Amino acid sequence: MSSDFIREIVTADNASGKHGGRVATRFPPEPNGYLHIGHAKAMCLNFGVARDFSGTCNLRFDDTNPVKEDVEYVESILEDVTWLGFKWDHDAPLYASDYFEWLYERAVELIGKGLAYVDSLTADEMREYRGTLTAPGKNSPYRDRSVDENLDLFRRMRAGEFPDGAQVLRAKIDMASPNINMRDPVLYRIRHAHHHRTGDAWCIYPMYDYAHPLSDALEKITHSLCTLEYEAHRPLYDWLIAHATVPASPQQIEFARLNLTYTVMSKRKLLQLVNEKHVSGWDDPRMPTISGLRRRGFTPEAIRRFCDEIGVAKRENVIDVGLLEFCVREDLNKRAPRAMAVLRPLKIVLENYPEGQSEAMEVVNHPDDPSAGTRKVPFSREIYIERDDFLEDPPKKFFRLAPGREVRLRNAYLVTCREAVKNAAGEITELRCTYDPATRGGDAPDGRKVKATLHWVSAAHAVDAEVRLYDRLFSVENPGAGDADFLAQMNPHSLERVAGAKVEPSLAARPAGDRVQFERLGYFAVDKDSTAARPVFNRTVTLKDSYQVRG
RNA sequence: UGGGACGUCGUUCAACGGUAGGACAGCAGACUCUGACUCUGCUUAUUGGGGUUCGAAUCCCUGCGUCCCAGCCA
Repeated sequence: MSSDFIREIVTADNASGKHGGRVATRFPPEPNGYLHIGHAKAMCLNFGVARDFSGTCNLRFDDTNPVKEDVEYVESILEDVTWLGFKWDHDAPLYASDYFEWLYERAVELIGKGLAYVDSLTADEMREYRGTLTAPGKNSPYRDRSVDENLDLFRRMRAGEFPDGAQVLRAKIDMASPNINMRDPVLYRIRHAHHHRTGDAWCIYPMYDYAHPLSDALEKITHSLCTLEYEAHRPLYDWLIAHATVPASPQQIEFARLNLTYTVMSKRKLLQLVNEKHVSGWDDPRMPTISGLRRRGFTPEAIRRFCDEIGVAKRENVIDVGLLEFCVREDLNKRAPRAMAVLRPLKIVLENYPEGQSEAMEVVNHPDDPSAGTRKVPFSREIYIERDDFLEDPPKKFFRLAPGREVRLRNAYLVTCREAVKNAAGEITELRCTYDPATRGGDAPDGRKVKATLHWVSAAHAVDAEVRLYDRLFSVENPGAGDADFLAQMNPHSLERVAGAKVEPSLAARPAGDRVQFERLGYFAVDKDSTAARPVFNRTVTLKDSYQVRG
């Protein structure tokens, strides 16, 4: 079992009997956007801790801000959590909005205890009264309203007697606190807005700082794991747990969120990319969203493995996106069947191969997994190879095809290049080659070695396909750093559509989401835009390539 | 300049007073019908300065650096 400082705390708490040996966590997304790889880290932690300690983990939507939330997001989150392989406790997911009535009663309780009051300051005035980081705030003139008056005002807030922003409910703590979050934080605000679950039942909505600790307590969460930016909110979290009547005392523990090189992770920026159409949607394969990674061809296992590798700590971190790529490669190498596809075709004519003849080569589907079986791949007189695999005037370390040179066509024959045919513009249009009939299957009976093995597709049998090559969405390591405009730092080459790819027949009519390795090129996944007549493949990730001379 | 947190190979996680270790990346080699995979080897780190101790990444003091907080967002 992987360990980290949080699991150490849980272990210690279990040893001391702090929560009666019980472990309960929760994953609390706000349905205001799609989940991304950073959420995957949080899920692996929360569901993982629950699993490791035989505890429970709730999925709870933190749906306390109706103006930003939507059922579309709820549905996508449910799908992503499930796809990643996590199962929440309770049959149905939980919603903070289901607790609105109870939360309201807790607010009434706090008012009754003289610990909360209705403030009539405007937002601007409140900001002034709050003071600054270095100067204390001052009390609102409404701070000392009587309990009865506060109760009446709060009831009328709920009843809809005031417009948005006219009143707020505030905790009465300390306007001089060095922690700004403790300077009478807002607990409830008025929003005459339609909520995606409660409809128009409410026009006051609890703030995160109020709803979160109380919801945790209601669900008897033992360890409330959240990211570092909530550290300064913990005193308020504890204050609410201490002063409201709640059935449990959860403990908030903060860890560092995930950052990835060459990507943005903030929901605000991801939303902007989608809204302004810089990407095709939340599930654009270049997005760090779970749905984007899924469409790109990532597996849940690869993502979970990645989360294991990066660990959990309190120090701010920026993970090399190369580690994510390593994790998919490693997983896909084991499970993806192999096939041949030519992205940029260059025709070869085998002069000594009989015209009109073809044969079916028996090819293994996975070199390391015999159970994957074999398939027949058609071979004929005219075939396509990759344009990159031929050079008329090859440099020193170029092992592939060149005039007069012999290479192997994978699983087929050894062929020798006799001539490069050019058009009037001097461009190579096709290669004239000969094959050695004695090398069927790719083995030379005389034991001679060739340095290169090329992938190929029979021209007559090839299926036309579109292949989408993805690269990092941003061209700088830390987009938006400093005063930089992250949009200006987008990589103009993050998507390259290859329209004229030729793929072997077995690659036609594969279901969307199917993953395959195109030999020597990389891992690809069938896109949802794919049709039987015209398959579309997304490149998940390239194969590692130690040939560096290409430039 | 108030408060809170964090500083260990290029990146990241570990070492919990007793040999600074792993992963990724990088480099070199072996193998190979994928320049993939696999295998072998190598390079590189404790934020500075004091102190405590037989012994400090770890404890104490003091600098320095980075991040978070002044939403009726989460």
